[in-house]
Amino acid sequence: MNVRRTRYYCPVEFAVEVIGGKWAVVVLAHLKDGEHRYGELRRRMPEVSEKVLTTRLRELEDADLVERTSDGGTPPAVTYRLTPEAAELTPALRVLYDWGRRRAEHQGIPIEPVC
Amino acid sequence: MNVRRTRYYCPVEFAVEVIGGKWAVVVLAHLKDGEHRYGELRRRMPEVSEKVLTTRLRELEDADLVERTSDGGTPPAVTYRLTPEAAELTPALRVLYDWGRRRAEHQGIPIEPVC
DNA sequence: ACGTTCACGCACCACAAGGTACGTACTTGC
DNA sequence: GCAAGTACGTACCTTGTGGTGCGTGAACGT
Repeated sequence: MNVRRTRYYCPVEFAVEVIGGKWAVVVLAHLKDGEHRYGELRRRMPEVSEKVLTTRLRELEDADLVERTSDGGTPPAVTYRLTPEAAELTPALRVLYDWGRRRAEHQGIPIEPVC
Repeated sequence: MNVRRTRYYCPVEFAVEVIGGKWAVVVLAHLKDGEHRYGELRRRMPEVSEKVLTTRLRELEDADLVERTSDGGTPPAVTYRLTPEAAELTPALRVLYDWGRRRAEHQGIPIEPVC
């Protein structure tokens, strides 16, 4: 994990920098329900490119938020899961999930329930 | 609020898009503790430029997450507060706050407690 | 042979986020 | 006069996020 600055003025500011941006949050939201294979994440997130998905997963791994395990086969079966530390964010992710569902419903935005 | 896409695959994805990025989250985190004047937000967030702070506040207002009131004087006294809908995100912001504090402490990153 | 699967990597690009450096206009105090 | 306060706006620039379009190599199925 590369700390961008050496001091912060707010723990939330630090937290969102550690976690990363939009797709990182969505990845964590999927993994909060249990471990996923790469392909499974890809299917659940059809709007992100493979390049970005891979990059964000690597960053989450580097930040010790995600554990990556591979069976070493060919093709490899790679599995991602939340670290215990990242799992502590689950309550926040649940709030976001419920809030987002209510908001989308209110605005008439359809959400496919594959999350 | 400008919806970027017409359908989503995950409520969390939609939520983080509505809320916006890093500085928007930090603004919400400050406002969860009560209304703030513009200058107060600026002092609590010394690492963000006025331009970006103003822009993000406008976006949060447009997304109906923040209410802006002005006394119309010169110079104006402008106050920002969370909308009831945004206030529902408070539990998530609290989780982020505590998580960020613990993580920073663990990594030896100093955080000035002005948040 | 080709196509599909798996989980990536590389080259290149567009645009949003975020920054700097000014500016606005009024009021108050030195 | 200038400086400071208030809360912004404008022009221009840099960097990060996210994208497209390829490619890898092994195994399996048609």
